[in-house]
Amino acid sequence: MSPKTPSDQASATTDNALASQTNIKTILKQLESDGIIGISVDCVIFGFDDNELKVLLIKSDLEKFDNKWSLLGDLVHNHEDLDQAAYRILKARTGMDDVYLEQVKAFGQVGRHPAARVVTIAYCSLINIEHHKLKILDNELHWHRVTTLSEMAFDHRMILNVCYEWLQKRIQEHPLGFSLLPKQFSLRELQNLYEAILDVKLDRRNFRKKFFSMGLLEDTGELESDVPHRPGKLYKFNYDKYQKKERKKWFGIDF
Amino acid sequence: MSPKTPSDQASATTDNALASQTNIKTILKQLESDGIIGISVDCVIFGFDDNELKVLLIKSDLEKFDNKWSLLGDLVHNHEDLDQAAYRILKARTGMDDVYLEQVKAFGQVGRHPAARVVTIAYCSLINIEHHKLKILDNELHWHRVTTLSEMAFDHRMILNVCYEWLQKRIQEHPLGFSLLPKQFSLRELQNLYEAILDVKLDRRNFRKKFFSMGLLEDTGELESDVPHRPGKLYKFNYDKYQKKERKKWFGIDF
DNA sequence: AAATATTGTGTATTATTTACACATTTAATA
DNA sequence: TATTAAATGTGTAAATAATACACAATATTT
Repeated sequence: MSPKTPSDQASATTDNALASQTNIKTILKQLESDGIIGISVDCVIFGFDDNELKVLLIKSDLEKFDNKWSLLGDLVHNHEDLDQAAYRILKARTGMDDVYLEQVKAFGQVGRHPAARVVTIAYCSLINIEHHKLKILDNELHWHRVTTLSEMAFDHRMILNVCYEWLQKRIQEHPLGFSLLPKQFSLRELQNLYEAILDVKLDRRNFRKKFFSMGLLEDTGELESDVPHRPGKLYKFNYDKYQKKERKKWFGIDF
Repeated sequence: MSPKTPSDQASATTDNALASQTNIKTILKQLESDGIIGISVDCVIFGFDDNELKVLLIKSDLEKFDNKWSLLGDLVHNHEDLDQAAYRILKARTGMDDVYLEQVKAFGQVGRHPAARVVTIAYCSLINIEHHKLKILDNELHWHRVTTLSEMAFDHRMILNVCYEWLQKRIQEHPLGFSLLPKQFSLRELQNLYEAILDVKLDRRNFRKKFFSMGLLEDTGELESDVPHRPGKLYKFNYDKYQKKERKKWFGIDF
């Protein structure tokens, strides 16, 4: 939001390299004269376990980063879309492909990668930890608490923060939270999820009232088991009904 | 949100090209074997005039696009951040550098550029047309109505749509709309702006009540001039007060 | 001086959000 | 089998926010 005045401002009347008129020669010339920029995708994979939001990380083996924790990323292949690259990375690391995945932001600070100029596109992914007990443990792949995280490699700490804030906002206006839960869940589990992600305490009755009033929870008729107290009803989220619901583009101005 | 299963899934146990452990050699090898991907920035520059939302476009001179309209873009230089590239393009094309600018999304479909693989990062910019009567008119730079737009070059129509929807949402929760207005504005102008962007009719009294209740409009003591009727008071937006206002991360779940 | 066009203002109604307490149900325990 | 423990399931009153709606005041033009 704060304006910058780059010193290398191109002449508006003579610059013929603008992308709208870019041809392959121009692109190659530019890349030769100006250096190559790599493109990667980094996946911020969130899970929910033990009433805490977790993120999936590996150990970086760049010397420079001295075994710091790192997001799961890879260079984008020439023949694949960005989304495809993100799904590929997820599949490679977790074995899962039926996951929630959404682009969050591109990060392109000049010095963000020590070895080369690499612009990375951050994707947020939500997976149900119960459904995926990690079997591939390359590079010490592990779940980490989001709130108590030590230093990370690259600018991954910042990327994670941005994605976490994105998630806090997103989960309030889209039903992505259900991707973190089993297909059937109790309202307590759902509330725990929201409380953990948003870091707030919510009133139980009002929370229930709110969700029921949206009319998207379906009573499965089943009950929790293995709880040392009265079991709650299990619900599932009705995606069909959600899809059909008309989206309002007017929420009310407020800032 | 819909899962994909790319056919070129990497082996999780053997793929050593993951970005967390990428070194320059790996990157270059990848680029050599897999081809080069260019990175550009495209600016979606919105303006507000004649009670309509406008967007700044140029004529593409790629033959393939047969003089179709195009966003303002350029390749990202090796030594500049993505934001800097966006500011550079803006400055080059409009001469302005005190503008609102924000990244919206990366677009990386494989076939989106006819000449080469180019991933583009779309930025949204809002400028006050009154303050910038266009003087540089290269490639037929002109303002266009957002609502009645013919076909565009590349995937720019889609990018524009995404940015327009982003704007509709964003303007309701952040005070960026003021960037489209003169420093001093009447409430009628402000309401016209919201009505045009959101494509809704709003109740005048409720609109005023809402904005006054936010406590961010400052009465300048001045009145409109050159209106053929009773002039309205002129206000300015108090950014300082807005900045100091504490942001609530809890808006209320609703979807 | 009259006509025109838009500003500026308040209230009643409805909808939404919030605060709050107790009986019920199951599992565990005595 | 009776008791305890722990969480579920439920409703209402109060406060806040959103909506619908009409008329007098002011500057300009004729």
